[in-house]
Amino acid sequence: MGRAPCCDKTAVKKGPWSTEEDAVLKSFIEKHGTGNNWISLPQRIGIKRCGKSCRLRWLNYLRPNLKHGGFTDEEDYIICSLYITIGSRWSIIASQLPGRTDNDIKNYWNTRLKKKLMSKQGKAFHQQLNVKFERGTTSSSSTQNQIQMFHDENTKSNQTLYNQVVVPSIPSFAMEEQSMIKNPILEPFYCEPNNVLFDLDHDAAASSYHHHSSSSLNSMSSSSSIGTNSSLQMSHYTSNHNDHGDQQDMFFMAGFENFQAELFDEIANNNTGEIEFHGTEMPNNNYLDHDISSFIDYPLYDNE
DNA sequence: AACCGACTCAACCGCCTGCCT
DNA sequence: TAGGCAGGCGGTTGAGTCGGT
Repeated sequence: MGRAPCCDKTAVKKGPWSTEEDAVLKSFIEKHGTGNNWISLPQRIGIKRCGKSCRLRWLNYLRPNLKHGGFTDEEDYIICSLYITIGSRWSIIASQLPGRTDNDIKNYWNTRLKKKLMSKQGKAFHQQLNVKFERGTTSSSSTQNQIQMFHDENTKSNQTLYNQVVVPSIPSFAMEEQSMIKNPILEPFYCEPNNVLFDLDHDAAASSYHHHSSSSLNSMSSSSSIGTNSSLQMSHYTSNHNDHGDQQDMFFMAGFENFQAELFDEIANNNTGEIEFHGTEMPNNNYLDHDISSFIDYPLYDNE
């Protein structure tokens, strides 16, 4: 038995809003406010719409000072950083971008930004961002050394794709969220085409404790194309817990979201230290370019 | 010109949360 | 404390548009 609907679905209009409806809603709210009751609002102003629909129309389209389209590099950076930090919590992300709605950001992420980051062009994009934003401002010197070593290794081996590393640079406004979910900082200290090893650490400002264990991710791509809808890929995850020696296998749809969730789980369960990725199963030659990079191709630092 | 697939984004759906009684 | 309700939210849908053939 489902939940009772918020309104009589048969008696309300659906679909795109007309300019007349917009005008009525906008004019009323500007004069009287919402009265803290969206459900009764349509009746009060005489339009056949669901209260929730009115709320959405106001918040996403009619309210003042909204910006549509034309996201700047700074906004891109904030969205990316926060997405990496807190995941798809669009309302929180939107709260950091004045004039943007959660819906706009969600659409922008799903249709453009995600692809931008996952494409080869994302590399240039990363570089652009790093010109604008100070590199690795919260990185420790040891991290920088690791990054340098990492860079040197990859320069030698000509694996330029893997020159992209994750830098622990997260906007300060996300600190509360970070501490709540114990956001990890990823410090890659070893990388080769089919093996990326991260050091997990907490944000130093939030916590200083470490955990000790390791796990491995064996990712098996079910798709060979990145840049369409293939951010979701069937992957095989194997977790080897050093402390107990037990092993866990599971399959999941892996995009970065899953990767992130797994990391958080690792930390929440006191399993930190190292996380290792192995590209051990390669259905085709595109595998490495795509699947591994889909994990490490996120923020936002390029040593070149 | 017609067709078709990809893309965009406004809008909807349904679940979750928190407030009120 | 429990139940009902409205608000808030993220995921998803589908109509409209665009670009390629």
